Amino acid sequence: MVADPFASYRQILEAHHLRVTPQRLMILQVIDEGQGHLTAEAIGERISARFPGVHQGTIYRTLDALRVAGMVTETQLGERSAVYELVGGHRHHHLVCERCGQVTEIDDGLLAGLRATILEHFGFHARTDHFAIFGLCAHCAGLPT
Amino acid sequence: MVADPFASYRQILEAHHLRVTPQRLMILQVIDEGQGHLTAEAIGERISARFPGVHQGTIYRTLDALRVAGMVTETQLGERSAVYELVGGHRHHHLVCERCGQVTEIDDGLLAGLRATILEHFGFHARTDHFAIFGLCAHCAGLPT
DNA sequence: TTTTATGCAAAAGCTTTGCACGCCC
DNA sequence: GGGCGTGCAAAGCTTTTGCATAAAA
Repeated sequence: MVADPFASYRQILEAHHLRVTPQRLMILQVIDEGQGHLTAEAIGERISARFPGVHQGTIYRTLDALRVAGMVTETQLGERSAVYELVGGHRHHHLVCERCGQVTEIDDGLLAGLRATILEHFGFHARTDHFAIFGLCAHCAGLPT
Repeated sequence: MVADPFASYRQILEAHHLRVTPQRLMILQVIDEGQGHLTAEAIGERISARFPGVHQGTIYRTLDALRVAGMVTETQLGERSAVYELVGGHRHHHLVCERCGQVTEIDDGLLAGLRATILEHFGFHARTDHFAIFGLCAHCAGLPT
């Protein structure tokens, strides 16, 4: 979550040479609030709720522009649709339960060791911003198959 | 890769109480050959090349049936479309370069530590079958942004 | 004024689904 | 023979794209 609520979005856009529009400010705010858990569609819904008239196509184009500019990251959590997160926010990752869909955040520190290992063995720079790990949550793991 | 090329697929199907059809045998064979790197569409293409007439809808339905039966796993590698892999094959994971798309296999052993940590901290059973890690490969990491 | 973003709508791409026929058991 | 699987086609859903208009710089 960015500290200053609204002026900062403007600054972020300007810093990346993107035009400041009400739609973009709104989208950035919703992404920020979403903490990396919202899909493009969900972002659109939240925006419509408070500022009707923003077209979903605009959401997609804006998300793409923000991603290309390096302002947001895109992570595939489910089968369909990715979630978006502001770069510079609290760095965390997701444990996604494949049975009940529950999403748990885990701290980035837990993955530091793995990243180092992968870099050492393969020269591969694992993305540090947002990671999705699939499996079964504690509750579902105890249920019968 | 399953040792015995064709009879084993039949056995696998029967073991899961699924009917043995030419389409399913073909699909299993292609998944097996694909080593966990093929999408539903790619599987369809490979099958069409050697056995025209198999409908893509059948591919999707079969993949779903195999997945539900626990015979194959589904992993999201890119933004769109998942890849499929025979359960019981060589256990490995993928490093996916977000710039050039290169996919590198890594051995499951490297992830054992992380799995243990996650289980310990969250009681979350990270999927052991197929993991996708995004980032930049050695080559692309050296290129300018 | 010039450039870029938006709204609108159509199209595209992938996946799912209903139905009738045919094959597997 | 009974039930499941397949082909076919249509529908569904998410995402992309072309174009004219509107807004930002």
